[in-house]
Amino acid sequence: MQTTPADTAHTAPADICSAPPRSHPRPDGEDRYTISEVVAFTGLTAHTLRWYERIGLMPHVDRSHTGQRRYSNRDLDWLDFVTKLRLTGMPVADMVRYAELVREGESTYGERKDLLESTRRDVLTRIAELRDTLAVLDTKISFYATEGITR
Amino acid sequence: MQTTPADTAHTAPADICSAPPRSHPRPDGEDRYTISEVVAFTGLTAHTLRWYERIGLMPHVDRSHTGQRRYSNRDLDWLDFVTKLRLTGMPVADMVRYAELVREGESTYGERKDLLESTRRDVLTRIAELRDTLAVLDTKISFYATEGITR
DNA sequence: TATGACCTTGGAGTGCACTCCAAGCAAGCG
DNA sequence: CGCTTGCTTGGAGTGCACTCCAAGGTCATA
Repeated sequence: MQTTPADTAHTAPADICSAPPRSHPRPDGEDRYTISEVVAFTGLTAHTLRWYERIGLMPHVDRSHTGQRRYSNRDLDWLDFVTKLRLTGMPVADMVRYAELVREGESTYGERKDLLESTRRDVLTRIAELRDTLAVLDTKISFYATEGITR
Repeated sequence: MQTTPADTAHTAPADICSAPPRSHPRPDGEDRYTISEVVAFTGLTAHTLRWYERIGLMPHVDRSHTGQRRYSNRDLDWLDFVTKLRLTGMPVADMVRYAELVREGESTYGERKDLLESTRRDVLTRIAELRDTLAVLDTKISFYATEGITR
């Protein structure tokens, strides 16, 4: 689960690395959120959260003494990141691969970097495609605007 | 199959509107492409081309006397546009709706414009999201880069 | 004219990413 | 204690966008 003892005032978990400037709903120590709280925070459904866990996309969510899920601030950060990756169009299988690398520890830094750089290139390509499409849309919209007026 | 400059003058068709500056494989008059030619031009599969037609996403593809499809330059333009819409993430159902509006004629200019403007907003949103993700990726990549070196 | 590559159809199958279900246990409140 | 709402599970179902299949007809070339 945890790859580094690095209990460094929490703010720099090597698992998650370079934590986002996101503020958490509750401070560390009281971060034992139920699944429905996480649903409210992330916008994901409970189904999806359980499914993410089942397919290995979550780094081992803690449980209450009766077996109910208790999510941490770190889990929330991870879900934020996963959500970002999701909207790049990255397949879930690739995100699972990344999660595996995280579980394997620091020795996979290189491979993780490669994966992220490849994703970065994809994002750049996608942005370029979207820009291109935007130009086409603008042309057509202005056509409809002028024709709609002149007729 | 060379991309001949082609006399793009070819009367701006109201169906397609604001023709793209694309050059066609063959000039108008000789534009009766088989499905496999269109596969080569567009990168779509023959299956997908037939499926597009079945669901009403194509504006009536011409047929040879024996019933085989013969695509025109105009069909190619339409497919180009559809492909652009596709990569904005627009659902096929919405593209079919647009195709229906085109079939209904000039009276639907307003609605077509609305649809395209809504798509335009979606594209802008998506670009913003991707930029956001890019920032996260860059932070992580540079983390891996420096940590990968210093350890 | 024969051969083989290409084209036709309706309908069934695939892969992805969820999404839902049933049956049962858990938690908080009056 | 009973009630309601919430959480658990494995497995089945859904919706989208293709993707493929079988069985047969067509076309170009030798």
